[in-house]
Amino acid sequence: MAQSDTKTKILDAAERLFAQKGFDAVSLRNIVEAAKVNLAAVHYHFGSKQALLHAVVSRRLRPVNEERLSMLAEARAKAGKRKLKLEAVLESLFAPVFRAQANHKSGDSFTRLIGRVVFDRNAELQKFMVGELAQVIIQFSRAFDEALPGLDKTEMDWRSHFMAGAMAHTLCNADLLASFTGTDAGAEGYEATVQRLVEFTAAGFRAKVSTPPKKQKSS
Amino acid sequence: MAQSDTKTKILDAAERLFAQKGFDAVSLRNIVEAAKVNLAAVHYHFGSKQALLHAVVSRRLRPVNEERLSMLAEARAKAGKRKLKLEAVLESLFAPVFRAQANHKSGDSFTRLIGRVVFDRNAELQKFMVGELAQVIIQFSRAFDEALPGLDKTEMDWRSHFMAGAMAHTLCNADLLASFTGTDAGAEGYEATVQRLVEFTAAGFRAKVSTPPKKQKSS
DNA sequence: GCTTAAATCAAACGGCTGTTTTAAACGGTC
DNA sequence: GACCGTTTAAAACAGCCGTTTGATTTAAGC
Repeated sequence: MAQSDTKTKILDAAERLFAQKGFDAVSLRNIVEAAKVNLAAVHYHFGSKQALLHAVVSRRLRPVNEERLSMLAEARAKAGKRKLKLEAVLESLFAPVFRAQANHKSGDSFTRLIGRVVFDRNAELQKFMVGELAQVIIQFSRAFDEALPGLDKTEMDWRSHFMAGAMAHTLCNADLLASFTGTDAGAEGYEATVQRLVEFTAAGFRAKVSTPPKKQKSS
Repeated sequence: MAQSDTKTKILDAAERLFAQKGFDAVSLRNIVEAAKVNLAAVHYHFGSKQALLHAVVSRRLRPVNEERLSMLAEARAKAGKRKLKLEAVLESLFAPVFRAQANHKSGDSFTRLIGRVVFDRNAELQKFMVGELAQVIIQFSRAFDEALPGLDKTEMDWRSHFMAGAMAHTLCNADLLASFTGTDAGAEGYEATVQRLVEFTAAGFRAKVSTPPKKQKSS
């Protein structure tokens, strides 16, 4: 059996199962049974269960992040001397991940897994994610600052956090939402999802900032 | 040893550990060690690990939901014949949970756990949560409809979902966010958090709805 | 103080876990 | 076909898991 087959089978099965039940609730035996491979193959190819998780996440997330950065660069080129549009920044952030799901026959496992990652407190995974997301965080932070030049840093941090939650929750439940609202979860439905998310979050970012409450520490 | 002490010790330890690492990654032996009680006590008092999780969640969430409904009723009484204010509805939903955390010496375990619940795909827990949240969902759905009479049902569903994500992510990370942004996570800090969240989500709910994309299924 | 119920305890049950080990099979090259 | 590196396979290791069991202790009521 060719290497790529076994390895890919494991990654596919792990992606599906981790997305469904979470890392800790899925054993290697569950995965190899679903993948129809031998238990020792996991250690041979990936080294450990934790490393398998990283591999599962990064094989999907890296191309997504590359596309995010690429879309952002295009948005910059398009804006030229004018200010970056907030909607373009948000779309650059959201569209690649939702589009990747629509283009994968694995269905919603991918988005669900990526959405779960945002909330996962597995310390090893978070450490790993810092590396994976470093460039995205740097570039998009700049872009948000440019698109929203008047927004205070503290407000920016909070609102970015709200936005991340809205995005991740949607990633986790794209399948449920689509069926519940009778919208199309397929190739064209992701565009509607992205558009809705952009509208909601853009408005949130632009919301009027009320006066800060008392006793705020200096940052 | 008095019953309430052992039971409470288990609940406190479980709450902290489940919040930190998640249900599946925490064993009963971890919990009883942290609680300094005997392993069999879990089954004596709660019946199973799953039932313990339900108990942990509901002991905090029930009072929160009661307060939510109470605050909402007050907002209705205050509005009288006028339309319910969206901000009041949102605040009724968010403030009780953030306030409960501020009032508990358990610190952020409580909010983190409640936030995690929103994203947890543990089927038993989700079934349990349907019962716990039934009244809140009914009453707040009505309230949102009243406060946003022009918003299409599909858009309402999507935006409610984005809002839930933003709230849950904030609950999961209230500790990190507060320290990162240099804001006070204590008794007065929660009000600022709630205010920020209300501003962001209210603006999102009120965002202009663009024309729906093609090929939308009829609901 | 006695009886009964409640609560706690330690050990065990039956099963599962990630990881390791060693041998065999496979595939490519000469 | 022999050799070598890669890959797969089965078994085992050492440990952990949730749950159960039966004995003992504690608390409550009379």
